[in-house]
Amino acid sequence: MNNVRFSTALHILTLHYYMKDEMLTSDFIAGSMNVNAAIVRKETSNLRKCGLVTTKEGKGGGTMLAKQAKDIRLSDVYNAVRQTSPLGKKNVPNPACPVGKQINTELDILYNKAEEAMVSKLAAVTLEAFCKPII
Amino acid sequence: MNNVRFSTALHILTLHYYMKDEMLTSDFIAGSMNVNAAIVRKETSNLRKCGLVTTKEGKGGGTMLAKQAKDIRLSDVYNAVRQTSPLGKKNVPNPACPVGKQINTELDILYNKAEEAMVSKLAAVTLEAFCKPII
DNA sequence: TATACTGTAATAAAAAACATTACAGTTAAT
DNA sequence: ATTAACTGTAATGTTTTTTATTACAGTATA
Repeated sequence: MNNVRFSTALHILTLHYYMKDEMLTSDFIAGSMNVNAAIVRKETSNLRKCGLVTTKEGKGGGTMLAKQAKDIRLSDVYNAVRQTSPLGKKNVPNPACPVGKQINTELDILYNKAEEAMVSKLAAVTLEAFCKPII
Repeated sequence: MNNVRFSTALHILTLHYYMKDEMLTSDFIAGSMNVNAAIVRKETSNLRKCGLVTTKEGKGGGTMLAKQAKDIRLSDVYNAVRQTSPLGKKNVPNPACPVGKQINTELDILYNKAEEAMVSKLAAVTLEAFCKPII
């Protein structure tokens, strides 16, 4: 997860909060963020699949928040972009090693607990609460 | 942090717990883990700088735990290998955008809180407790 | 002084992330 | 109907990050 997706998604959503109820195009968002419009479209497309925004194709189209900012939690954003554990990847151990054989099972459990702790912290913050100090 | 370093470091420490009080060479550890010995030496070297292991150069040398397994917390391991935030990188925003200008400050605060939540979960687990189900 | 180690730099290879281009499909306005 | 302005997404290229490998200087032991 050492990428910019969480930050990108949150930036997109924050812009929407700021531009209340306006339909935003990928070009507009991309300009604000200094990235290519195709990247924005990829992420809004993903956020739509996750129920956080609605999109409209064709002329006059764009993206809007699908719910009120107070009903979007940062854990929703995290889950929308999450790909790998925040603790990183596991090794592929030597199957002849007795320790290696079992360590990944324990790592799975540990990773889940640790991630859960982080996610519940994110769940305590709504998009609205996150945006307040910005606006 | 989408790498294998946390897993690697923990694997090394677990092997040491398993091989109680024996001095382990990088070749031995590397064999158990299916990785190159130079990678193990890089990580043990780092773990030494962080006070988790002691190393000995020259013939008959190798690595040992620097403290008892009950006194090593997984948060120590995390801090030893941590490089970037578990929520990923931030964007480089367009300085002309009022939202972009402030969002990274808020992200810093958020990232710190979220990471802290994860780290305190890791702090609750000692190397000994982690290893118990393995051994 | 030979042997068996660590430490680390340099480099190469592989994987992941990011950026760009292109264009099909959709909608609205004229 | 045609044009213009959008999204969606695939294909491709580039850059960055991560991992692996090689090599060898330095150190300790016998």
